[in-house]
Amino acid sequence: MLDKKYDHKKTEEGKYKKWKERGYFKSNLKSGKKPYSIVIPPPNVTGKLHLGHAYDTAIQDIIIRYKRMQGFDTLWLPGMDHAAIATEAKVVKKLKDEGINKYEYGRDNFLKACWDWTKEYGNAIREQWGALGLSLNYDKERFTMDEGLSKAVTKVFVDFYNEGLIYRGERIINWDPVAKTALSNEEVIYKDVEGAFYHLKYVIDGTNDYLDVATTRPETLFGDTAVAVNPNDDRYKKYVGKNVILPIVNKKIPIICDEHADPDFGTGVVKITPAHDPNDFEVGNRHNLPRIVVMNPDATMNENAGKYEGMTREECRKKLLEDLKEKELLISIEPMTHSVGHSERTNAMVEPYLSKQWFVKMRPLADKVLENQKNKDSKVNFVPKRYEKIMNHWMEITYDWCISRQLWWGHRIPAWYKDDKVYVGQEAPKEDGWVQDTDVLDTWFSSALWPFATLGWPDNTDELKTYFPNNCLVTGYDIIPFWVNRMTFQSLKLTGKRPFKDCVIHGLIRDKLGRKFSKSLGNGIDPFDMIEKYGADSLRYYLTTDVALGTDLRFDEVKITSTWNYINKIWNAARFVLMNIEDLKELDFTSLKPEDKWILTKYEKTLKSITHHMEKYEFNLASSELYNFTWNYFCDYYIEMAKYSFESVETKSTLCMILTGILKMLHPFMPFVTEEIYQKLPIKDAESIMVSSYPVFEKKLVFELEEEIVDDEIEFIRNFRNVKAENNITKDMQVMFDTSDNNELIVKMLKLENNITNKPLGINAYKVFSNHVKATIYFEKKMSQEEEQNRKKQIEQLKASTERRQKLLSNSNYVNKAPKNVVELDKQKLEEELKKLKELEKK
RNA sequence: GGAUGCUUAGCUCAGUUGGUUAGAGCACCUGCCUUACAAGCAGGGGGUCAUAGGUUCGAGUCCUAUAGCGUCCACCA
Repeated sequence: MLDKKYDHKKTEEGKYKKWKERGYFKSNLKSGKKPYSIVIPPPNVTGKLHLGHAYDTAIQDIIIRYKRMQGFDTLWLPGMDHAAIATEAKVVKKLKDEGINKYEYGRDNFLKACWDWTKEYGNAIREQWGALGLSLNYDKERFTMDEGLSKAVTKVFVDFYNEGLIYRGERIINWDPVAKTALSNEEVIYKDVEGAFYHLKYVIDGTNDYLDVATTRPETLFGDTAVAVNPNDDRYKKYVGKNVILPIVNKKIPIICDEHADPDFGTGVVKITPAHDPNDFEVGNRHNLPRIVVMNPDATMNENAGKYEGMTREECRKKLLEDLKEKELLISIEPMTHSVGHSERTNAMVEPYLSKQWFVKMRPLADKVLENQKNKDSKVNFVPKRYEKIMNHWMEITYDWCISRQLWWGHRIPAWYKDDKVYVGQEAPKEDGWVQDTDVLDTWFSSALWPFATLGWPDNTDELKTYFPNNCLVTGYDIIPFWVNRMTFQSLKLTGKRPFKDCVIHGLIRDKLGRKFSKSLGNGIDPFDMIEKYGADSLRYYLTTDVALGTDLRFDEVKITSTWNYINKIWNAARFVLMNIEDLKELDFTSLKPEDKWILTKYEKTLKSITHHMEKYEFNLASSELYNFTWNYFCDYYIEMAKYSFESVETKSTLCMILTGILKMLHPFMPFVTEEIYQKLPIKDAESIMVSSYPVFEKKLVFELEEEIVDDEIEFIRNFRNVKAENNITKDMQVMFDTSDNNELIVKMLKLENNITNKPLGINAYKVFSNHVKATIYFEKKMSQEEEQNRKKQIEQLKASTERRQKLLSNSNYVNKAPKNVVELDKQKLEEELKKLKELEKK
């Protein structure tokens, strides 16, 4: 017997452990079942999981549980990401708090601290997965820096290097001066900043003339090696070939022509700083200009800045402007907003910086993806479809990926240097004197291999053969550039196949006001607080059913409460059903009552539709249909009806079957409570609902006629109650049925035993017409003026409606072109409306 | 500048391929402790589906334009 009230803590306790121990989470490639695989987006080992993780993984668990119940050999592969820069930052901070400096501590000690950290947070994450009820196959758990993954990473690096797809070069990269490492373009976030256009006087050598050079970054002038004007800019043609005197530095630099200078932007004169701006770098290449780096790795000015050496960028700018003003070289300051790159991790202002780094040559890899996406049998199918464009666009505009990071935590670059020689290989060179590159790889370089390297690639293992490509991948749209795109090109390049068939994209979780969660706003929600308060079932159900896939979700705790209420409703319905079917030995459907057939029909139709939605990842639609069926049909009507026929074994069987079906359809969404109730069923098909089989649509349990009949009876019941409530009637009402059959259910449900008349009564009457119920309700109540007005209003509405319908039905275009059933329905409706109208007018 | 999404009830959102009178939850109003559930039951009010055109027998749904909000990408000397 179930308790009187649903208790989420009691319900969820111990179940996960039991499932895990019984091996339900495991895949088995020898089972002979059809495989179905998902790899988890590996969370960073940096800390606690947040609501976004809960959302993302709950979706995956729904899919996996659904497929498992459908009889697939399911593999949901867990794992975590070493998250190079993010984890390194955390460990650096932790050590700092203990008074330890990373560099003094040394590489080996530091890495050990990172591994300890990983172990600690890894365990915490596993515990959180358990609290969420995720059916992950822990036997196959991987880590992006485990032996196998590391082997794969090195192999890819070496092979790409040998193929010319990876190269080392001096380029302008995005430099994070706080983390002191290079970043990829994707790791830079542009924000609008209030700045200024500083107009500086670059005096033309040997004259009193000058060029007005506008810049937002005056402090980089120490790195200027030219000023450029557009070749078609007549204003400046006469100066081309001459030199200007670089202010403060008092050095001559040439005035050159380059298309890069836009005559319509600023003054049309642009200073060229090849070591601190990607465009200027290109200009410098075209004109063979020297490259002068003016900053240190921590973004303080270096020796090339003369007396400004040692100042920060900001200090230098301030002082420099003062000096320029004093020397009358500052023409004006024009305020302007411009967007400035910030590091995704440290939020530091990114410095475009000339530096020697490793790059992946993207063009050939991206082209392969673009080509493959044209083939509908081998492309990655995005759900919702529109996200495919995001990937394609990225593939079109992407440029070379900077993969080296000046960090310690990560896959160390397998390159060794000796004098000016470079060696790249799986192992260190045998001879002495070679020094390995100290840098590590971008964390996304390893996660890009996740879907196949976790299954054994580069070895052609049975796992790889069975579970690759993965059936789907679930992630947020914000991760598409970082991860989805990179997995896709790496997979196509390395395995010749797409990484996954479907890519299911969900939105971001925001706060109630639509803002992103952030530490500074203090609006964060800990999913585990929610689990504590409402249970994992409530949280999961709410997150996965509130909005359509791909759209952002505004988190609202009130909605979890209503989910909890829903579960409590199910709990109580189950409690009641179980109380009444305890003695049921086997299902018997030999002589079903109309209401049994009615609910079975509704059930089968619901099941069919839900299965359809589940296949299309439409969890919000699946769940709302099930909600409607469970609450509005099963609880509100069928259970009420069943109260009058508990002696019938068919009714008990129907209750049992439908309760079981509801639990099974609900199980992927709310695994714990469904298991709890399932265990109490008198008849069940498995030792756990997790491994029971998903219901299958049965046409023989669809009874169209009974469905119509009982629908009509319910319609009558509602009408009756409505009349009673609207007229404020507390006394008995009389009902006269036009036909004597099929009224049993109505009589019972409305408790009409003593209120049936067989002759018209001279009091207020309300007629009900439908195909299966024709009756008149009599009630003693004078119509007030207000009610009389209502009646008139109703007549008006009906008249308008019938007129519209008559007009429609006399339109031959409509009658000929519209589907027959639509026209037929209209005809029927019209007939009913006309009858109703006649009745109303009679009064 | 390019792309993309949104605009539907007081709030948060659904709305499959165009097809009865546009739905849900929460909130609101009325009446009920009816022995599964008062975190419940019964009943009710509330929407010109952003705006303007168009296609169609028929448009919340398709097309075009406009407005507001949001997001992504690119550029920004």
